[in-house]
Amino acid sequence: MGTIDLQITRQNASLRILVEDKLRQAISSGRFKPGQRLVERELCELIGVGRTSVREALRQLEAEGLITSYPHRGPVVSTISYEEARQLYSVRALLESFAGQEFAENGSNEEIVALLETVEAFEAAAKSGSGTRIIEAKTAFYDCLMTGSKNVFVKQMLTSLHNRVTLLRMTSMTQPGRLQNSVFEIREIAAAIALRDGDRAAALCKRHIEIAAKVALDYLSKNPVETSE
Amino acid sequence: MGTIDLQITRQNASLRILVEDKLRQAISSGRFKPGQRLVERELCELIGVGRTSVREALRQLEAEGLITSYPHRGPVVSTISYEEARQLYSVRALLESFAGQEFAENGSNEEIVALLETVEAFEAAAKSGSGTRIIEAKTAFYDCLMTGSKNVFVKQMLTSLHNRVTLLRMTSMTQPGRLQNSVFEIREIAAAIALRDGDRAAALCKRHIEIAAKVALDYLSKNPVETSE
DNA sequence: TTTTTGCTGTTTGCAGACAATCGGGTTGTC
DNA sequence: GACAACCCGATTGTCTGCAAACAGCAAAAA
Repeated sequence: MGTIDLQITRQNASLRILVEDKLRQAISSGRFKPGQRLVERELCELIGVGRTSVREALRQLEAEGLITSYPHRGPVVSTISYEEARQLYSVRALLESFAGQEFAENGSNEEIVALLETVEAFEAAAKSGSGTRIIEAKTAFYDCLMTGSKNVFVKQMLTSLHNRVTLLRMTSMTQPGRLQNSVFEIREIAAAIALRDGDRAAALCKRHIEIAAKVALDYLSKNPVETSE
Repeated sequence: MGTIDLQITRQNASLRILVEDKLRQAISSGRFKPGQRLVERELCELIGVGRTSVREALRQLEAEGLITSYPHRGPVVSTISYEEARQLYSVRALLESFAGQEFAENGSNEEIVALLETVEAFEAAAKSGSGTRIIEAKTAFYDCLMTGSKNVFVKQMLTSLHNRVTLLRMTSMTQPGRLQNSVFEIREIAAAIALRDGDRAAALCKRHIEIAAKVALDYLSKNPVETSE
């Protein structure tokens, strides 16, 4: 009897949240390209909600850095320069290595088991070759990693950074051979965590991101991000 | 005395931003205590703006973590538990030591000069004993430190963390003798940066925050944060 | 050609309205 | 008196119309 209301509480996600997710998804998927203007009225009829919900959702995305608002010209999807990308990967390396270390030193055994499972799922997804499955699996891995770090602030910040990486419209994994290396690196990270070797886990995380950064930045310097107009 | 028209014509800051700042300030200053409910209508007539502006400002503050919204009950000034405070100081140590290291290794000479000036201002403020001057000077120091780190993401994140620290309603500097030590530590940090000794700067920053964390957490475990009702 | 002027699309902000929902008090029953 | 069901006021969530301000642009004027 008491379990039925779960479905009901599910639906109490306010409209604003739904709009947020829709927009986030639209940006991540590339439907909205960096630089593109987001006209309020268009979004309203596109999503089918009133201005209030749209505007509040936009404020949220702006706070996350996914969009940038110019006074009296409205929001545009954020662009990210080469230099900013470099800085982004730099902090990401710092925070993820911290998360890895904390996980190794403070994570519960259950969390380690869960982490290993996400690694296996990631390997399977990589073999399958399905892009969406790979992204899902990688997201699950990071989610697990951040949760195990037992630091809500780190989790928040890393989530925000991950979202912004998608603005680059290129995961380092689209590079040939990169995916295989990525699988290997992640397996190593999980192994170090399972062995409770915090320093090694941190070093591996750092290295993992640094490699991804190098690939992404190299690509970026050759193929500038395609912006809308 | 022809300055009057400046105030009116210069509304380049949108109303929403002004409301944000007002609320942020009200929370930081303790006018709104953690746990206190923020009723929309009250805020509207208190600040003298419409609901639109208030609501959008609230969304922004929510994204920053300064307030927490419960569905159909509205926003509440965030409370921060002992465990969260510990996590907060933990990330702060990580990010600030990173900032210190980057500053030492990549900061310009002009920025170093500016940093040293903020240190002197801080010392002067400490001697004066004026609470507001001390806070201002410390803010200026951190602002300089973050800018010199040449990483907008770090700056953003640290600013957010600093804002949230004020929710604890207690700067570690209210403890006897702590202010003097703080002055000394900051002088050491700046000195290390001026000498371009990145590792030492990082270590000193880390230590500085860890001490502040210890003081704050000890205080917190004895005097729980006073919340409104 | 250059500057001024005015138009248009858009954001920004306000006010009012309505439904949904929550919390608390009241009522009714046992 | 205790307890459940119920109702009501307060508040949020959402929509819509309206007015003002502004940016960009094109046409008009110098």
